[in-house]
Amino acid sequence: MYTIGQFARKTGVTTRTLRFYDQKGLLKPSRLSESGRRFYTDKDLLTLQNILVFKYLGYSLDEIRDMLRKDDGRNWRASLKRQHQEMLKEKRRIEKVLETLENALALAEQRESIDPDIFLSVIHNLVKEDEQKAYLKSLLPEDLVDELFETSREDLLRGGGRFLEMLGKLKEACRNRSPDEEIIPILREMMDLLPNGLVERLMEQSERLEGLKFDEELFPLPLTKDEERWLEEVIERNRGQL
Amino acid sequence: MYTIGQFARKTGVTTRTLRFYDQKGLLKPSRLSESGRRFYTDKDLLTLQNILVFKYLGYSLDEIRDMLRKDDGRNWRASLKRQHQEMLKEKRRIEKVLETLENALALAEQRESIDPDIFLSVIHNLVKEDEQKAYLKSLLPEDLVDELFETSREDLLRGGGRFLEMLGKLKEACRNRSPDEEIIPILREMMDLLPNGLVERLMEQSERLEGLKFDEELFPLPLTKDEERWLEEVIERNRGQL
DNA sequence: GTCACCTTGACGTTGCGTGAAAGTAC
DNA sequence: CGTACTTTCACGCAACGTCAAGGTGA
Repeated sequence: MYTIGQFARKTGVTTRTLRFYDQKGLLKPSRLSESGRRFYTDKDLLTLQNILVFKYLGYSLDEIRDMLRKDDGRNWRASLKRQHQEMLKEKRRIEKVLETLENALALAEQRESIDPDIFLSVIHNLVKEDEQKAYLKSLLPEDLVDELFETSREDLLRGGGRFLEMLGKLKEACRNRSPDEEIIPILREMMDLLPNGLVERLMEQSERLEGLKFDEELFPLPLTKDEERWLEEVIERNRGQL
Repeated sequence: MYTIGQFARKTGVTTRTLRFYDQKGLLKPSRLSESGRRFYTDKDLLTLQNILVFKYLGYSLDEIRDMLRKDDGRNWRASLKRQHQEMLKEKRRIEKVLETLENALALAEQRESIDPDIFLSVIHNLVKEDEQKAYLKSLLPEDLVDELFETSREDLLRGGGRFLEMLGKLKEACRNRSPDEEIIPILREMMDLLPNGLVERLMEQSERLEGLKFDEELFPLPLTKDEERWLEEVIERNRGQL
């Protein structure tokens, strides 16, 4: 027979939690004094440990109440399987986040200071990578898409994000509406950073490229709509030189 | 220029969320009409996407507000590293839970129906396994402890939990205060399940075993204190036959 | 009577969902 | 003038933490 305080110290949970479990119907104390004080027994200790085990496994208190009540252990198998699936999904989600964080860190390590807009745009692209790939592969040859992404990943991890740097300059230039002769070298350098043949292979697919819609949700660029239109005109004017 | 509804449809978040972000100071709409209506621009779209990226990476809204405000991207490295550590911890936690769930499932698959108390006791032991190992190794030879745990794991995964079954019978017998001649065969079978030599090696350590305290928090048995004491007496009385 | 412990009640947390009641724009 | 959209309350969720004000027991 323990008072709520003794029981709490014994089990490592707080008295608040015990009262909360009482109120929720998860763990009613074995005895109540006539003045309303709660008294717990060793039986309650087992029940509490069961609750804590299920909590550890990721169940909600409502689910735990149901499992301890009507299910006497025979129907747990299905529930455990569901829970296992849930945790697997959660694990995969976390692994994706970790991968993204690692790419972002690799980028941040290599450059002293980086334009936040560019940086976030990159992370966004990392997050949406799978979707982007799927979309692009619906229009372009699969190996070309893979090569594109691999190149960009390479630039991030080992190229110090040179491509990004140029993107930053391009953004600056667009914001200032710089003259064509400043824009063109930047564009040239960006194209030079792409491996030999990739640009050509992209050009071969030019009519398919027309069909591409660069949805800004899927492909967020750090340029505003206006800047984008302006840049397109610049490219159009200087198509021969690129 | 978008109304809140248009902006919500465009970005996939709800109007409630946008108002909430406004209130929290995360994303103030670029313009407010004199009647108080919110109007968002493409600049807000970028901000919102940044918010969503940070949310994806596991940051709280308060953290995001701070990062977007005072940090202009230069001090993100440290924060990203912390976040990476956090997510790694979370991943490891989930992996432990998954491991536990898989063991529990392996057990549940092999047996038709299982005593919930025993079952939960097993899971509890799986959860506390690392702590138990550390404690036991402070008193017993390391390889002996490892072998013990491996044996128990083996019994769970491939032995169909025979050891557990006997534990269930033992519990029944203890509850009924069965005569010694019913208890002894159960104990014998349990010892037979342990691989050759293990029992002997345990016995060699008998004086150290005396020092062991089977804290019920660390080693939850499905027996009550009374039953435990009673069982100890039975064992004492029949020490010769075991 | 003191003092430690107990009781209930109620609000705070996080990130919104889900109304309700009332105002506004096309 | 309708009606689709907007506004500001304001309560609800999970799982408790954290007071506050008062009751109980050795």
